[in-house]
Amino acid sequence: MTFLVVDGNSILNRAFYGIRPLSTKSGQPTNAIYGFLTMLEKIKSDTKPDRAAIAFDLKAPTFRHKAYDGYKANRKGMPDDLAAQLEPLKELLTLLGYTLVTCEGYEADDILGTLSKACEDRGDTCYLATGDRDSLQLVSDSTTVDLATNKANIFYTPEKVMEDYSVTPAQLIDIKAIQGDSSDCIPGVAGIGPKGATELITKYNDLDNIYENLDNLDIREGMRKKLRDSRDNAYMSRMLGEIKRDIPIDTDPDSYKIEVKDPDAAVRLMAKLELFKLIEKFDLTSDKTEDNTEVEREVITVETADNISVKELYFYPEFGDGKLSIAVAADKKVVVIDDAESIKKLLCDEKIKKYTFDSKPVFAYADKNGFEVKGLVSDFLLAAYLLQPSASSYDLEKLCLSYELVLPEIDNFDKELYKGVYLMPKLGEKLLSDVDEKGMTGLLEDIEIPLANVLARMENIGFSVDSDGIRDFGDSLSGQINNLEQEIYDQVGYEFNINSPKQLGVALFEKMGLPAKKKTKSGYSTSADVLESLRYSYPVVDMVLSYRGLAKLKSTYCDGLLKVVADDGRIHSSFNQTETRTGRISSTEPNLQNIPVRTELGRELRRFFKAKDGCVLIDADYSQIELRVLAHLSDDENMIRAFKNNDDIHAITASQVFNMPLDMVTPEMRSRAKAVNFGIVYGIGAFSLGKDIKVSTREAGNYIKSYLAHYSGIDNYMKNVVESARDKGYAVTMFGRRRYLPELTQGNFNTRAFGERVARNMPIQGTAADIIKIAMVNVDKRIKDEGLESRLILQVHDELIVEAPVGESLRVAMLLQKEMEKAVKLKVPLVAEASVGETWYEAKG
DNA sequence: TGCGTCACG
DNA sequence: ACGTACGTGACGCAT
Repeated sequence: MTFLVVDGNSILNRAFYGIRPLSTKSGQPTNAIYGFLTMLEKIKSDTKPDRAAIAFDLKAPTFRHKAYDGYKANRKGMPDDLAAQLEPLKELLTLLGYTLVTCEGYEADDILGTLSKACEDRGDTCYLATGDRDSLQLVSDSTTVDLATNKANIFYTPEKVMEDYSVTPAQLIDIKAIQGDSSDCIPGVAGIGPKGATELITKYNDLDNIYENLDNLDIREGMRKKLRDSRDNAYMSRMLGEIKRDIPIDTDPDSYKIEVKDPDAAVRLMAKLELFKLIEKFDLTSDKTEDNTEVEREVITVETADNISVKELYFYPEFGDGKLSIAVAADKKVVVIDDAESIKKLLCDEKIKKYTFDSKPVFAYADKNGFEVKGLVSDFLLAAYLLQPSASSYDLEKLCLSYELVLPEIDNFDKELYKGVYLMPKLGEKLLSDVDEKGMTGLLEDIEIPLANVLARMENIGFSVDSDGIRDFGDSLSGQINNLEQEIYDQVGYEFNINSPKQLGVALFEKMGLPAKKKTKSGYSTSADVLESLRYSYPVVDMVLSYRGLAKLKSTYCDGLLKVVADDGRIHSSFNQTETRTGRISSTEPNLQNIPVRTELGRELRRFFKAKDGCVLIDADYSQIELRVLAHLSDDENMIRAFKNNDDIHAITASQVFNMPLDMVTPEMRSRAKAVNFGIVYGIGAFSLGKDIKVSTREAGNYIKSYLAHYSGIDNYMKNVVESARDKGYAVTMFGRRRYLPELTQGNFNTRAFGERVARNMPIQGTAADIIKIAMVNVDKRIKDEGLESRLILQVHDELIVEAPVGESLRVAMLLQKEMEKAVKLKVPLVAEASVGETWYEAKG
């Protein structure tokens, strides 16, 4: 029989420090639980035990403390975030069928010792899983220690112990008795460390032998004196360090069978802890959940919706081949409707209040089919996003589980659909009341849901491009790339893949012997800032940088964009509304929010983004929206005054930071001040600012100091905003959008510092995102209300692009600018500038 | 799949 | 004493 004993506290500790912080939406930390169970699964699959025990410490003190009060006095209590995970973990382990073992007055170590001893006596195989090397003393022919380290699990057999420590497992006790262990307050022999202790024991076997023959040992006199002086301490240390193997616990193997008694309860608890990956890993599929709801279970399919008369409709949309079918829970029945006319009728009926999960494709469907959705009052996907903007995905079934809604078991042909729609009313009620309680109803109803409609229409209409132009441009790039490639090979002396950072690193820093400045995990860094510093001294570096720039344009933009041009000659990007933690939207397949603009060659690409025949593009962007938001949020009088005067904010900042009159500010100073303004918005550090503008950290620090002294409102704000985020647990925008920041209470310095920067940045970036969303909704509404044919086609964070018939262009340019500027009223004016052109290149300022 | 790199605001 | 600015997405390489 194979018996597994897990040192619960030790593995939990490893898990806690080894897994990045995770928490549920209510703030319950879960990273250690997740890590523990993942490690446990690994250990189980490695050792295949028939029986298992999980040992936990009870609170100190232990018997051994009485012998020596200092024992383990150095050990700090658990961090709160770890302590909070202990009880849920124990509960979960019990539900998963594990037997937990504790013993009053003893530690987990001693439980490992006693159970492994019992195995040895019975002739069973025993595995001890722990992260603590102290347990290696228990290793024997039948007992293997599975040591969890930061990297891998190491299996310690007697041979492996000998290999690593040159002694037998039992001798490890004597080594520790001599060397001591400061973390456990085991004194050992004063003045002898690990090296000396190991030497003594390998030579003289054990402590008794050493002391019995102390005067005759072949050692230096200093060593003999140290041993003699610390004799009592040495023996006491051995007692402290020796794990007990006969403590009063149940050693009957039949008490340690692994039997999952209540898988449903385990699933419910994992769901409550939002550990969905574990549910899959443990293969406890939710199919077994019981049906304890009172609603009639019936699925019918109807051809028309004539027989449905409801005031409220919860529907789940499904798309296939451009066709929409909707599943609705109504009148205690689930009805699947796939008839286009019925769907249209339901979606257009304003009197039917509709609730759905992911409205954007529904709006898109309506737009494609020439009708408008009316009476759509909520979207639970968007509600879930507002509640948990940092989640990686939003899955209807998982959301139900996390709200502890039980999925009914059915033997229906379309289980998943049925389950989801069945629970939608209940889930919706919980989500919406959560949103309301957190003050985000306005955000949901007035911004996000109307925006979903706008985004759907933007996706449908797309952006017209000149494919031939892109192809030609790409071909000309190819020519230049090939030339550079050959020249680089000539310089280096052999052919290699320049696109491989690894091979490039070898070529530059080994073959050519250039000075390497930075290293990455996998070799030399070849990033632009490293190469930039070498480009003027080494022609080959200059070529590599040019090559990189051209290759990027070719692969990502020319080839990448051509791949996604649709049959209508337009590019239909997807605008994701639930992706970013700050409230921005993102753009994928392709990403139209990162089309080059900063270099002239890259900017050329924008010439191929054009208005269709008879139309022009109108591009309007906000001027300094983030700094204006900062001025508003911080109420800083100097910055507010600057914006009210419509001053050049970077120049004003320069005159403040460098303490000189405005007309003495040089372009160099203005550019540095601009970097400081950016830095402030990002949560600033002197080191990075200095690196950015190529001044010393000290000098950068002085700029920041001077900045905050002159903008004292911002100084105050930055301090308060972090404190407030720490108190509340989240950062928040002007419109109540939240981002939860468990990082702020983390012990790890870097993690916490990151949380603080985010706490400073999110309200700014997020409020700016809120504002442009409002502008988009208003622009779209006015275009519609005024019967214009112009269409919003793209948003790039602080920029909106409209495709407008030539005849509408002036009117829409005005409309666009005005709606952007009056989207919200701040303590400073919001300024947007619009310009018109045939192509994006021309229309952009 | 993760990493390094680089495009944008 | 720590490591070093916020938010994204796509590509190519190496594992």
